[in-house]
Amino acid sequence: MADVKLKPIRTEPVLKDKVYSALKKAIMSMDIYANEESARLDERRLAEELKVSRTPIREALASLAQEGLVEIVPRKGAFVVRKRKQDIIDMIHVWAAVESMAARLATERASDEEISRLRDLFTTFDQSEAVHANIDEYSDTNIAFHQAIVNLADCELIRDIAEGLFIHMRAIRVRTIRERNRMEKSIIDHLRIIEAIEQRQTVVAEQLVRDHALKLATHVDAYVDYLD
Amino acid sequence: MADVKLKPIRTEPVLKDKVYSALKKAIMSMDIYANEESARLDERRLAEELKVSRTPIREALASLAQEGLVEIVPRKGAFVVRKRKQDIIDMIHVWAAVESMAARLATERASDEEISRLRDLFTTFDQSEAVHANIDEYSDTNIAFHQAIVNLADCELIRDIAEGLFIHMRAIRVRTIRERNRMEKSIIDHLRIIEAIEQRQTVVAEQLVRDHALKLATHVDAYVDYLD
DNA sequence: AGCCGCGGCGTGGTATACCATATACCAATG
DNA sequence: CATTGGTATATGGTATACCACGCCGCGGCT
Repeated sequence: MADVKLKPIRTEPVLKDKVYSALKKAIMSMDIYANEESARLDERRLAEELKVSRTPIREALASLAQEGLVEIVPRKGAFVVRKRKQDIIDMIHVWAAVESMAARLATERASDEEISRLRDLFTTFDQSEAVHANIDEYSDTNIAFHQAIVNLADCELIRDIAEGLFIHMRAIRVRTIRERNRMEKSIIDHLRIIEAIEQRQTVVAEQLVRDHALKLATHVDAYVDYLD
Repeated sequence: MADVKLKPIRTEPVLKDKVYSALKKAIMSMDIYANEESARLDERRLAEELKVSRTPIREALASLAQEGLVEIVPRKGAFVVRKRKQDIIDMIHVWAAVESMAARLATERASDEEISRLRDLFTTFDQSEAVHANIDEYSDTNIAFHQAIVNLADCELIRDIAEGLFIHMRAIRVRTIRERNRMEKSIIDHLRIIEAIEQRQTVVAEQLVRDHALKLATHVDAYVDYLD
């Protein structure tokens, strides 16, 4: 018989996973820190809206709880988590640790071509005089930059951890970028980081990335009061 | 009424959580890497042994899957995860990042008294001539040392991440400590780390811890073949 | 008028029934 | 005897029924 090459059928019929993705996407798209109260996730309502039973809903919620995105209070329900200031600072410290390791690995593993894409993110801003005009656009670029570094590490676990922190990091970044000239300082830091990675300066890149993140921690500690 | 400070009663009647703890404890107590095959967790068998229904079992399994301790293959079952060599190396890199951040925070936050307990762990070994006699005992001390550093950071998130990595890290540490004089080298590194933390040398401590962990990564990469 | 208690209702927790599929065994056929 | 296909059964996936606990409101009592 001739080799009828087929790749294994990729049906992923598991409702639990689809519910998990749907809920995660929904949570990410909402601005967690906009309202005072954290939203409650009603199992029966979700079940009806997603047209599945409560069972896969509850399994998905259990996963999201383990991931730290929601908190399940027995007999009360599942609530999307709103981190406190100290939690955010802890997260930034972990982010600093992980992203700086990513930078180290990037200098050792990434190709020149991959690294060059880092700089591409910023060329639009370097040459444009309208930097100050669109702070929202820069906020997106800022976030994309940090994600890009994480991806350069070619390390699945680092990517996963970073993604878990990402939702809350993004919320805090979009808020803090407008404060105390942080945008200008951020750009300078980023360009230095890019240079270090381009030149494969492992220790320097690692240190710059860590210190850049720790600045955010210090800033939040000192000036952020809109949490709690 | 006087302020009778009570912490909220922590009855934890939720079967899901108890099952989660029971399974996690069971998995930690088994030597994951001893057998060739990874054990399968039969839902109905677990349900019968724990005297609960399958529902809380499945919710606990979903959490353990999210945590990376088990893998759920649709229509096949839940299996305890056996990391591949590359996964282990990735984990060591994350461990290096997180533990070195813990060391940094320890130099900034921990009290002298807390730090002194680090050294206590090793005094028995320093003064004893029987170091070489009991490598198993040192393996325990070695692991306790790294956990102690993580705890010194006073950062819940770091503790959680470290605990997640811990099961696999422990398995690899007990194996590699016997190889190529790693025990002696390990003791030297540890003593230097303790000194740096004692003297609040933030950058030095951070760097020593990171490099110590990365040595393990290099060692595993080069000499460990009993995975895969 | 306010406080306390009781009861109903809504929601999460648990158990179970039912369905779909993967696997193993057996039989039939070459 | 080997290979193959069918069928039985075991096991995971999903739905649903039932239970227990909180919450809230109403009504009576002080």
